[in-house]
Amino acid sequence: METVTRIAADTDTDTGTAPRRTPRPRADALRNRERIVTAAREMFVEFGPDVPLDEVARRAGVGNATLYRNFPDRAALTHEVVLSVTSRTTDRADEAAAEEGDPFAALSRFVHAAADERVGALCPMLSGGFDKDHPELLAERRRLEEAVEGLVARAMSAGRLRTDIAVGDVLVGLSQLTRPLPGTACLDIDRFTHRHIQLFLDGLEAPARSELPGTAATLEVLRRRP
Amino acid sequence: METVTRIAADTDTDTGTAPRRTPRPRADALRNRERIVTAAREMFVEFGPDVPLDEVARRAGVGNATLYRNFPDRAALTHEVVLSVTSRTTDRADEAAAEEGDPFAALSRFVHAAADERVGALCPMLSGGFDKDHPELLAERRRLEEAVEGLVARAMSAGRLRTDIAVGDVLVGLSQLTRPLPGTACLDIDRFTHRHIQLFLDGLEAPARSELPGTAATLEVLRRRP
Amino acid sequence: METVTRIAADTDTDTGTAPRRTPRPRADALRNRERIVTAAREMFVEFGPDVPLDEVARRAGVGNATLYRNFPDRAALTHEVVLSVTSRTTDRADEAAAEEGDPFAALSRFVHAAADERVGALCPMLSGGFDKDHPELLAERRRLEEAVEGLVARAMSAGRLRTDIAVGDVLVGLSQLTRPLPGTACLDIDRFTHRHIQLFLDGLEAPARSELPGTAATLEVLRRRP
Amino acid sequence: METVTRIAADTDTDTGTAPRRTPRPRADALRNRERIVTAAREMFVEFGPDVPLDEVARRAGVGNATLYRNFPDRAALTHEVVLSVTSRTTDRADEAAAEEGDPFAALSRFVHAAADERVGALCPMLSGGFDKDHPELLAERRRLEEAVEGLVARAMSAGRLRTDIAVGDVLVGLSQLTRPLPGTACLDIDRFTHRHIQLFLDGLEAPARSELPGTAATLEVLRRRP
DNA sequence: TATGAATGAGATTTCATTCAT
DNA sequence: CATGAATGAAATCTCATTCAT
Repeated sequence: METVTRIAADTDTDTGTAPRRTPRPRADALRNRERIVTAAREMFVEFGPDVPLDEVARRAGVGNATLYRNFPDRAALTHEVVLSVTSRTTDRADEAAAEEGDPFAALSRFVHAAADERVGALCPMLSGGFDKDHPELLAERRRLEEAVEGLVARAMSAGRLRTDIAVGDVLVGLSQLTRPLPGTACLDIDRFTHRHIQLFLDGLEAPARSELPGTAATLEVLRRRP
Repeated sequence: METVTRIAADTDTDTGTAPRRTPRPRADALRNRERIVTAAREMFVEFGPDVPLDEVARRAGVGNATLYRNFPDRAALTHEVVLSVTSRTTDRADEAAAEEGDPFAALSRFVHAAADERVGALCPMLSGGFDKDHPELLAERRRLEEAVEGLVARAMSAGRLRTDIAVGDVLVGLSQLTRPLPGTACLDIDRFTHRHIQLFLDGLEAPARSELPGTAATLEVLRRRP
Repeated sequence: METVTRIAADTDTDTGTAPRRTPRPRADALRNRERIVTAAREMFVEFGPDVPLDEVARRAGVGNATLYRNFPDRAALTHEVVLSVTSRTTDRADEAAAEEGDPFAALSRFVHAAADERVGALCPMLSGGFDKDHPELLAERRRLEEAVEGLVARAMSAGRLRTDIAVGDVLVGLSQLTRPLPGTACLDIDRFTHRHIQLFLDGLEAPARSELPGTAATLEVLRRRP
Repeated sequence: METVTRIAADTDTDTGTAPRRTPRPRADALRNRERIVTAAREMFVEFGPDVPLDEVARRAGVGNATLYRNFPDRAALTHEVVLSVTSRTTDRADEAAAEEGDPFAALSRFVHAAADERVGALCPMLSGGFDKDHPELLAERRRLEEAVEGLVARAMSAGRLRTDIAVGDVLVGLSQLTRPLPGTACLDIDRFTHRHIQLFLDGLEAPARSELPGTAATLEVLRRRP
């Protein structure tokens, strides 16, 4: 269920033909690709989606042409980053479902973990310049929605969540609230982010919560975050 | 209590000769200035803070140089837009305080009205490229904070708001949740915005709200929105 | 023999028609024209011939449109400045001729006075963008050349000037050596200007140094240049 | 002793892995850089220091962005041109010192050669828009001053130069007299340039004209200036 | 294949000149 | 007639993308 790195059509089935002394160089290429995506994810968060690709390449420690070899244009890189973040976020949802007993605690844990994965950074990327309906992306998004669906359904059927809440509400609210501000100002905001998504979460909680059970569970979850 | 248009340095210090009552021709100029700010506000919302200024000028119906005459650089224009939105938002807060009897309804009305004023559009502009600590801006921000402070305090002392809520929580949460996505995608999101801020608002409500009184009031408020 | 301010076609012969209560406003117009030319002369010297005309208008204390009413384009203003400087320089030559007894002293006085009139500022203006052969200008230049011709001839026939010197040598050398550097750096240079033109002048002086040893060597050098 | 092309920060500090002997591909880049500097030098001479950089790029036969890659702004290009001209002028001084026997001939040769190198083109560039005190530039200027110092000292101790002459007099006079006029007019002037610097040089020559009658008169004149 | 360099298209900003009051 | 404002054309500089080594 972990994130899998995809390399287009690189099935490595050429071992049967020529002796090819060097099967190794692929390692470097793969590593480069990873580093580019990582750098892009970080810099999209830090500087927004318009960050110069040359800068991304520089941070990744590769030449710009290497970036373009791997991702023919900005759309392709954005696509990969969105895919990557979506995938990692799904992983967090699965972890939360698997490891938290309390249904609301599971949801809370997921939400805070997703914030740490910078789901919010996806928002501005969704705005333009790449194909939001690419099949690969749709599939990954579906995976995420299903995972969150599970968390929501469980919390709801345990009577812990308002019944008028949809998965989309959680995901969109979460994304918006964790959207980083480009530039250094983001740090000030960052200190409040987890507090705000918790407030949002509180709004999702089922009423007659005079005891506020979710909040206690959530605080516990927050305490365990890295 | 309404927004006041500021013209830089209109000191009229004629050194004692003729009275020179009217630097009259400004009628057009003022109108142009207004139109530029309006166009900028709209386009910052629609396309983000990096929208080409030439496009802003085009939408305002003036030549690009007219824009630059009024606002020497992007920072100056951004400054004015932030000032304008802040001011208008404060006006909404004052209206809500004056015209709504129920304290929570007043807060709700403000929050939804602020969303309509596109407070969220301020977020990405706050990230960089202009002086966030300009005195004029600080003053206006203070005015807004005071107005919202009033709304929050009233709702809180009526026992309608959780007591651990600060003005900043409202403003930041509100801003983030209403932050527009550049590009056409924003429209899809927009349909949910008021729903999401209502959810957030619900999270701020005082517990033992088994009857959910605020929600009823809010729905009423929402119904009356234009 | 003093500089006369010229206003095109402003013969003021309209006193015979309508009663026209106000024959006065012309005074202001004339004054404005003078102030523009003065400001332009100063700023051409200080910032070079590309100084923004709006700045010239500002220094003159008039609106830019007033400048353009008097001088339809930069060429027209340049023309007037060149005319003005030429005229004033001629005045200096006439004064020197009239008031100095010693022929070489007269020439010297003229040269240094011309430097103070900023003849050098004319050089870059001569380079382009206006009609160097305008009859009005030709006439004024002729006046200057004649005046300097007189100074040179007198010094030469008194045996005080090398006989291979032409008026052009004096004027061009003088102009080049006094050409100001735009920007503040000119001040450093300025301190040396009079020294340098004096050195140049010394080169023009008739020898008692009949042997001129360096010149022979130099001619040989020049002959070998590519 | 010849001009050395400088490449910024080519420190080659490979951190110990493979030897990476050849950052080879620079052959073209270097050539481009040279061509840009050459084009800039020529066009600064021909059109003045405000010539559009796009035009410089065009003359160099490269895209404008290539120019900006090599020289981030006009100041950087100006810096390089000043450096280059200074360096080449120093080379001319060294050559003259080495190859001319007669001290005054050496100085003369240098002066005329410097004119051919267009030292005068440096003048308007020195006025603004770049750091005149950059260490690299100071060093190169020092080299030039030392070289000319040598020529002057030699001529002086051979009794061929007035003893009140400083290196600065030579360099400034030379620069001013050879300063080109932007625009086509420069050609007319150009024909006289060598003649004029020769006249200037003559002024520097030691008298056998011990009496210097004009100078006394001139000093009197200067004393009376306002 | 990976790289640094090159490129053209576009964004920002300035300025000479014209217009409306 | 004088003015401030408006304008488009041009200059500076940036960046996504392509090329050559």
